Amino acid sequence: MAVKLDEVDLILLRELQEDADRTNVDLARLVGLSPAGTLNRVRRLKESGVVRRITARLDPAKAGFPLQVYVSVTLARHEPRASKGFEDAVRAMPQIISADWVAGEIDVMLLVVARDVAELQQVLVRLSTRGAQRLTTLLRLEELKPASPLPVAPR
Amino acid sequence: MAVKLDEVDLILLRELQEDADRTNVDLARLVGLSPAGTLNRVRRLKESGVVRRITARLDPAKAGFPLQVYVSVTLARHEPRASKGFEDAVRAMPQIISADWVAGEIDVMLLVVARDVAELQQVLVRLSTRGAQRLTTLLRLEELKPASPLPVAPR
DNA sequence: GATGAAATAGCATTTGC
DNA sequence: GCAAATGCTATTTCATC
Repeated sequence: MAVKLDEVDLILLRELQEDADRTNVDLARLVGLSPAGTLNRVRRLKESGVVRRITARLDPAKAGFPLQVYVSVTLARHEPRASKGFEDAVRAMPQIISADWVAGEIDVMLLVVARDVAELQQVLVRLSTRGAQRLTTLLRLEELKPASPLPVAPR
Repeated sequence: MAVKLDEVDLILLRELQEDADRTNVDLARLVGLSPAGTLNRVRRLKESGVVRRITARLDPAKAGFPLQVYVSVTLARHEPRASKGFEDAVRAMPQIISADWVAGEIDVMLLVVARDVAELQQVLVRLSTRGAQRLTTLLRLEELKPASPLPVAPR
């Protein structure tokens, strides 16, 4: 599953995770390769899927979503059909920013954003009616450590 | 807190969250503005802090981190001094990809990556010795819904 | 098999409107 | 916000180690 990465790849990954808003020439200087070589490396990293995408990360509050909550979900039933219905509901709700199946005390962990309490409640209600048996809501108060790059450096 | 955003800003934010790996000219065509105008808009979005940064998002497993876990933490003590020590420990551990103070059943929600079980355990032990009273670990099994853009479109 | 250097086309960015 | 202009950059090609 893991892709083979040499030293230069690791530096590129580190830098691109930190700040992808740079010219290829800057990157080239950074890693000590020619622009052409750097371009090839980066293309390969994208094609191999190690780099999934380049995206803008927003400040949720400034973008109009002052409420951010972790929602942990226990499903009422675990048959594939029930799960499928729940999955569809999750994917259809734009306020759900990410969702993962997990192993542990609960079944699914969600990250939900909302413009106000009413919108949040709407999401929670819909989850309840689409297969969630128990919902636990954790209101995000403050960032302790911001979204950080994967520590791809050699150990 | 929220920044004033008009229709064009919202389109730009939507597109940049989806794929920031495009030329300014492409973006301009997309929103129907001149390249210069588009550049100004994007610059303003970055300066205002709505756009925090442009980053590469990696596939954790392909980047060498097959283990990803949510770790919920209850602190042993809640005095500022104890919290500070815990915060420092969290910020110092590169395997902790993000961390948020939350309100609810627990105090802090972490996202942790590791190359193997030993590395994960090392993180958990360190958290325990730095103020965590109770740790609950949720192993991420499978992505139900991938990291998605904030739904900034007008309602 | 990947890198570097050179060349071209296209882009980012500025200025004046 | 637009249009035009300039200086750089992305990207290709080809030679090279």
